[in-house]
Amino acid sequence: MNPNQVISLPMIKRLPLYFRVLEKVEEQGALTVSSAVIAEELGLEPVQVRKDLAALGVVGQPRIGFEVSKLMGAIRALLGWDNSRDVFIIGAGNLGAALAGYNVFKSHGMNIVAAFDTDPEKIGQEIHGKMIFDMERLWELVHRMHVHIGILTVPVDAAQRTAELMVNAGIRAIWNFTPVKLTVPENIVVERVDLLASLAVLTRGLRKLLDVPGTGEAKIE
Amino acid sequence: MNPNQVISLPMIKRLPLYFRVLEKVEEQGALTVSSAVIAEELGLEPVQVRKDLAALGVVGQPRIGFEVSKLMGAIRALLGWDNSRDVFIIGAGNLGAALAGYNVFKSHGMNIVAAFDTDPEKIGQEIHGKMIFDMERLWELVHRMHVHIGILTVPVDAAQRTAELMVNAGIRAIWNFTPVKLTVPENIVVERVDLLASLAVLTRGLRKLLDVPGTGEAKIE
DNA sequence: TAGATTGTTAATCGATTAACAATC
DNA sequence: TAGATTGTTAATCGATTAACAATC
Repeated sequence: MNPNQVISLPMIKRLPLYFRVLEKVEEQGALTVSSAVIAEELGLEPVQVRKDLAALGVVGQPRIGFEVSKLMGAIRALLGWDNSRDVFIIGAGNLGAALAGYNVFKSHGMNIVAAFDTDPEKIGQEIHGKMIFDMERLWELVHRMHVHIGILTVPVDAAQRTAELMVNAGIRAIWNFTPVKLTVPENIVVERVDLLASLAVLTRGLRKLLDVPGTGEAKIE
Repeated sequence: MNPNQVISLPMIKRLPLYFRVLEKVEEQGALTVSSAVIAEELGLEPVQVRKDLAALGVVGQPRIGFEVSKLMGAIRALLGWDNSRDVFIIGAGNLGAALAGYNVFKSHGMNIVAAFDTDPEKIGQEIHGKMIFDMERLWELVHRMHVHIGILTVPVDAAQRTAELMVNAGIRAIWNFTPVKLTVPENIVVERVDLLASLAVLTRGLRKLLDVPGTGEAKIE
């Protein structure tokens, strides 16, 4: 990996997309791939792909391209997909249960091992084979199992309060699925999945489409 | 609304955050709010907030600030939260079921009215009070109910194929929860919730935190 | 060698931020 | 009036894209 190259956030977000393309290319039996092919597949510019791959530390060969396996290995390493991390789900409601059963995460470095809730009805039950524990036991289990990541899927009103419990229990990274901007200490990482922002973009796109038909302004993902 | 001002995508994504702050401010009984207060709450620069609010078409008063109700009305109008749209869920699995039961959407312009699936076991059942129909009936019900938006929550392998079915059925906007970059005609809007990208950002942040402790590089959301 | 593709430097573009004038 | 806050123009910043040299 080239340590001089800065790895930007937009780039980090593109890496999973590259990886998917590489899987596809690999399935088709190719050993190498050019930046043009990856770019085409994702609607990006080949230069951007080359820059990103350079930042990954993978060098290509003129006239040949990049080694698929090298690229996949580099992405896996950078995103930590090569060594799985144990994760807790905090809030065993609909969304929490859905994420507990979402097998895509497993192959992407995230191993959901248990869930927590305050509802006595839920405590002791299982969701998708994962035990639901009492929130009271979060500190104990965070320490016993050395878990650093928590997925926050509690109702809006409980979000900030629960985040604080997580921090106190020793959780260092919160994947926040609530529509709340959490206030946390400086040394805690929070990444929010902003469904309302995404919905806003969708609605905006649709409105443009319906208001001004035929202008072709629609975003092709 | 100021039609000369361009409304950028980053701005669209900030609007739901502003709205949340405004709700909070309103609860506290304030009739006006300054850009500084909103910015502080969200960790933004006051200038940016003022620019965004200007683009919304709301004018403030020096020394006083902006009228909370006006701001909320303008955001609601711009994001289409004032008139609810009927929406279908395509794929009644875990995630689909979770989203069907997620009541936050209802107050944000999105009214989930039914789900579709191909699994005979599921067809005819209900999830959170929403009927699950046979995918075969999608065309019929899209037309009968004038639905434009579909939430795609099928398994990865079925994603592209199902998206095509949706387009053929008359769906114009796809909220894509699968990790697949869909290929769709030009006049179809696709907005993807990229969980793997978000996960990548989280993992990256955590790794920085654990590798270089005490540098305080953690992102404060 | 010729030509395709990489890799890098410079230009562009868009969004954010700084500076400051306008206003109540 | 003085001072706080808005609104706007210019500067900065970062990411993307263009141009082109390097390389196999």
